[in-house]
Amino acid sequence: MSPRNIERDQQMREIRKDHILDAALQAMAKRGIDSVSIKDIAREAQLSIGNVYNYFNSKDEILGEVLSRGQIEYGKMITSYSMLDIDPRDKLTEICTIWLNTSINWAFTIMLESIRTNETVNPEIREAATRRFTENLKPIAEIMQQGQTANVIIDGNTMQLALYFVSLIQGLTLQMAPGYEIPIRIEPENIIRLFLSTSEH
Amino acid sequence: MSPRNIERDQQMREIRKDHILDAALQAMAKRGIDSVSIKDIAREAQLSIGNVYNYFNSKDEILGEVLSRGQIEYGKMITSYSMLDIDPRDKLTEICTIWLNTSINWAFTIMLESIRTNETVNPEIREAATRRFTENLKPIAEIMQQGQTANVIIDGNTMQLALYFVSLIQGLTLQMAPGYEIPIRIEPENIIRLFLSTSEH
Amino acid sequence: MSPRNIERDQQMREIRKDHILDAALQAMAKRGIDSVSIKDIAREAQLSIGNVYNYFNSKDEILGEVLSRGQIEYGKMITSYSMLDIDPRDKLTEICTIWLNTSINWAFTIMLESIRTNETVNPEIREAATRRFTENLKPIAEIMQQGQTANVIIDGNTMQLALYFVSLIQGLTLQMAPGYEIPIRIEPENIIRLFLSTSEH
Amino acid sequence: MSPRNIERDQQMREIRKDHILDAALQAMAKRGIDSVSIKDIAREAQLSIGNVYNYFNSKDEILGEVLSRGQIEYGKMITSYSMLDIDPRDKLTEICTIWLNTSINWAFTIMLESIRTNETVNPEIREAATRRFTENLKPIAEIMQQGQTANVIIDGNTMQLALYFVSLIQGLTLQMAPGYEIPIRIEPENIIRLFLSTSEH
DNA sequence: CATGAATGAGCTTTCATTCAT
DNA sequence: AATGAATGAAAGCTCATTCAT
Repeated sequence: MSPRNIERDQQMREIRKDHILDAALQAMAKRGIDSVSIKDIAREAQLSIGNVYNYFNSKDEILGEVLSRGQIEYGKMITSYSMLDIDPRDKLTEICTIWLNTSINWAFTIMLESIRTNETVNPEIREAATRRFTENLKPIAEIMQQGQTANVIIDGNTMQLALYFVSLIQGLTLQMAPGYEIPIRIEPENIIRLFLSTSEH
Repeated sequence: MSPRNIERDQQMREIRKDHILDAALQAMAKRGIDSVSIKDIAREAQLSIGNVYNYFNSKDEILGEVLSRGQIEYGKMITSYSMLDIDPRDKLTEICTIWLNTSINWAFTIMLESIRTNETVNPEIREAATRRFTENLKPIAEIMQQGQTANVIIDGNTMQLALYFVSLIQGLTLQMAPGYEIPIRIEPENIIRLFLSTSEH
Repeated sequence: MSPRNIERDQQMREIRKDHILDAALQAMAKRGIDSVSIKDIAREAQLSIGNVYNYFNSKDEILGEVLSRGQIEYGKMITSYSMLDIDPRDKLTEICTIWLNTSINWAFTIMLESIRTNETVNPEIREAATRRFTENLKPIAEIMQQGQTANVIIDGNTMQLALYFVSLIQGLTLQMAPGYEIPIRIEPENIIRLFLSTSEH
Repeated sequence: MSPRNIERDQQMREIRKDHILDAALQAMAKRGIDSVSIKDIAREAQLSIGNVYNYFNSKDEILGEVLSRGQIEYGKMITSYSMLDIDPRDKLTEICTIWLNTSINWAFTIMLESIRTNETVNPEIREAATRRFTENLKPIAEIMQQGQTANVIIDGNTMQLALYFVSLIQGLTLQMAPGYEIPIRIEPENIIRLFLSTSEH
């Protein structure tokens, strides 16, 4: 009855929502983005199907939020790297390594595309996903800028370079999705090398 | 015995199969690979659903053949480029330009991943898709090799470079899928520049 | 144009119809009565689907005629036995042996029931099947009568005995359908023994 | 945690499963085993089609369970009779009467054959059906043995006699399926008489 | 007569979502 | 808040039948 309890209830609600989103991501990784069902998610979260709907309005909303969370987290990660006081080349290498090593990331790449091209998904969700993607290019562009200033990164439009960098990594995560066995090593240092300027080669 | 021209019937059959595969690709581009239904494909091909099954045994078979056709066509294209007697840098630029300008190519990228990670798809189809992908890296690697010999392409394992090149392009095609509007120009010359060696920068 | 040709055409037609009915029976034995399709029958007969419809109006008609032919043939067989001048007990033994040894007969038993209980089948076809079944009891009843006169067959209503005799054999053919392996011998002599009168035991 | 009474829910679930199986049997009796559809079963059970799938995984599973239930029930019935301390002849008469009077039993006979010969049905289900059939011959054989000991039943291999007895009854149930009108009385006493030994005729 | 492409109704099955409890 | 039974729409697929050639 006290404000305290209401506040705590809200917190509990958020914790449970997060729990469901975690479960959804796990379920997607297991079953595949498009084959995952609400039942899968509920089972993974150890909740009843009906109860999941107490926290989210639809399956699409869940998928949208899973993606959103992933994008926001990724945004925070690269933003913090962009602000570090270390060699910009090391920043890129780190980002690249982290992204490629997190086995679930291919799922985000697919999810992004899946949500975007699925006409049945709420347009707002789709638009938001695209907007965040573009927004997340900026910290990378900022790192590129830092590298250009330090004369270690190839010149050119930094947003364009950021787009190439991100696209390259996303393309590679697709190759790393389960099932594939591309018999070629993927080495972050070599990837970064593509973006290094003349004097550094 | 037969009032029909058997040979002509066979030809017609092949033409119609191709027609259905074209329609399937169009439908996928419109609805998204995982949401596309046999109904969508039939509608696009202006055939009844049942009749589609006169030409293919299953939806998966159709998807597999669409992908296969695309991969084979792409393989021929890059192989012919690899054998031309022109500057390797121009070869890459041309390949990049063609691939990015063909608006439907993002669909192949998704299809490849979709087929690969979908456990319900016939393992043979999945394996074949992966094998052709790997096979198609070789002509690109060959071009990289030519460039290295001519001292215009960055050094390093050529298959690895080919994988990065293809992943980058595939990643970019994803950004070009309908719905998105990334406000950033994509310029093949700048993409190729990433793979040029020191002395060329 | 001559009557001769018309007559011969009619004969040819009958021969082809018979050929299709043979094929249908074979196909049923292979695929099962309810799973058999017109395509199966056409393939077995080495005809096109459309051409099958030049000889019969529907699949049900084919099934009905296959059953009819089988019943008529069986009727002829038992009628001729009923008229032979040999020990009635041997007649029954022979009939029993022949019926159980013809591997396809279980199919007729099923077909009879299938046609009878299938409401979508033309009522006339269903009625005819039942009528022929009843009609075919009479020669068996006649043999029972002969046996009773000769004091070798159990007394009682001969049509009832015939029904029991036929039901027993039909029941046994079901046990002999493919897939089963009932590890019990079936011996015609022992079956007939059930119908022998006191003094013969 | 739950506002539901879990134990009661489980009971309700079992009751509803039984209800569906009852409905399936009724529907089969009406439409024929091979023509019966999930739609028919759902209508008979007054449930939606989708809801039927909340209780069973497939149509085959339903058919398998209907048969299984019937066979188990029948097995219990004859086993209890086999253990009674009454005249073995009366046991057979009773079993025969009960079986022939239960109007639905012809459906089991067909179902057994149908499941057995249908290659698309799960082999385990088919094997189990055959096994239970064979198992259910044993109590009958036991009764035959009792009769032989008491000198009232014809001599011979008891399992073989049991098979003949059951086949005869099964054959007769087929004649009693709806639609037929065989104008011949079926009298259990007369059926049993076939199995009585010399001295009893 | 001969063909098999074409159709459309029907099948089994799945699943997001709702709702009585 | 919590449950899972219930629904209904839609999926993939099959097949008897028709029909243009």
